[in-house]
Amino acid sequence: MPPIGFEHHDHAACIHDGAAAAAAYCDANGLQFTPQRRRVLEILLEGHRAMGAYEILDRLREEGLGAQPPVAYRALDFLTGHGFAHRIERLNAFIACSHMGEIHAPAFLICRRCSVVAEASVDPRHGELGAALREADFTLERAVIEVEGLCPACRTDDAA
Amino acid sequence: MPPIGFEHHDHAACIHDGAAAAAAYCDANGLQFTPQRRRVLEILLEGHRAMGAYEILDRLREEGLGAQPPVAYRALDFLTGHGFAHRIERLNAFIACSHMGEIHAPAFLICRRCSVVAEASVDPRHGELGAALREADFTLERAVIEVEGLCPACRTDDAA
DNA sequence: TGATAAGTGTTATGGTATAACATATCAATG
DNA sequence: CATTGATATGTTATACCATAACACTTATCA
Repeated sequence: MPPIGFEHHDHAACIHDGAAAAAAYCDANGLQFTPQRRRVLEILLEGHRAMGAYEILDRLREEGLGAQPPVAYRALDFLTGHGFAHRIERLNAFIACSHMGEIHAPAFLICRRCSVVAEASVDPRHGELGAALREADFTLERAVIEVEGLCPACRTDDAA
Repeated sequence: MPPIGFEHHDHAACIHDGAAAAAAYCDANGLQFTPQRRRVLEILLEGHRAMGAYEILDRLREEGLGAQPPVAYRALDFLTGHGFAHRIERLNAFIACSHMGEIHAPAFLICRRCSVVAEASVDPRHGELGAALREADFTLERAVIEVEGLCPACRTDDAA
C-alpha cells in the first residue's frame, strides 16, 4: 500500500469517494452519518493535511452547523472511532483517512514545510518494533507512528 | 538494545547515573547544566513514567525553583534538545532518557494501566516504514513511534 | 406509542503551551 | 578586570487544545 498524499491525484473524486465510502459503511452498520459528521469529514477531505479541532469548528460555525467545541470534538470522535479519520498526535490535529474501508495500521509522513500529511500503512508487529514488543512481552493495543520531515516538492524548493 | 522500564533494576543508580551522564556531557560540550535543569531531569528520572510539564512545575514550585510555566518548558526544551529527555506526544508529557549518551531513535511502550513507559530503540529507516519513506521520497527528520498497551505485569493483573 | 438509546446545544472549566519583555548571569576577550 | 554579547531566568498575559456536565431533541425498535 503506497503512501497517499504527496503525488498528484483526482482530488474531487478523493472527497466524493471518501464521503461516499463512509456513508455506505454507516448505512451497512446502522451508524448515523449525520450532516455534522458528514460535513466534518468533507472539510477534512478537502486537504491532505491535518486540521485542528478549532479550525474545523470555525468552518462549522460559518455554516451554522455548530458553535461550541464539543460539536467538533464529538464529530471527530465519531470519525476517528470508526476509522474515517485519524488523529495526528504530533500536531494535536485530525486528518481524513486515505484508506477508507481497508483494515490498516496507519503511519503518517508529515511535511513540516507545506503541512501535507501522507498516510502509509505499516504493521507495528513487524520489524524492529515488533521484536522490541516481543522482547518486552508488551501487549500492543494502539500504535502511533508519525514521521516529520520534508516531502519531495518541499525538499526541492528548499534547495532552490 | 532491550527496552528499559518494565524489568527490575537498580533505580537509585538509575537516577544518579542519569544525572551524572548529563552533567558530564554538558561539561564536555560547554552547556550549562543549571540547578533548574538538573532538578527537572532528576524529577523525571525518579519514575520511569511520563510527567506533564505542570506536574514538574508543581515540584519546582515546592522547592522554590520556579513558579511559572515557561520555567518548566525551558528546562524541558533544553533536556529534550540534547537528548536527556524525550517528549511523549501521545501523552503530552515528558520522560527521562533511558539510553543517555547513546545515539538512538527512541520508541516508547506505554502501559495504559500503570503508566510506566519503556524506551526501546528502533531505526525508522528500516522495515516497512523505511520502505514507505523511500517510496514517498520523503526526507525523514524526526520519528515519533509510540505504542500503547499493557505491560506484562498489568496484563497478568487484568486476568486476575 | 412508549421506552431506550443516540445525538445535539450550551455553559463552564481544565489542561497544555508560548509570546513578549525585563532582568540577571555567564564566558570570552580586549 | 571591564565590556560586551550570549545565555539563562523571572514574570505577565494569553492562546490553544479538550472535556465534564446537564438540558433537550431525535432516532430506533419492541
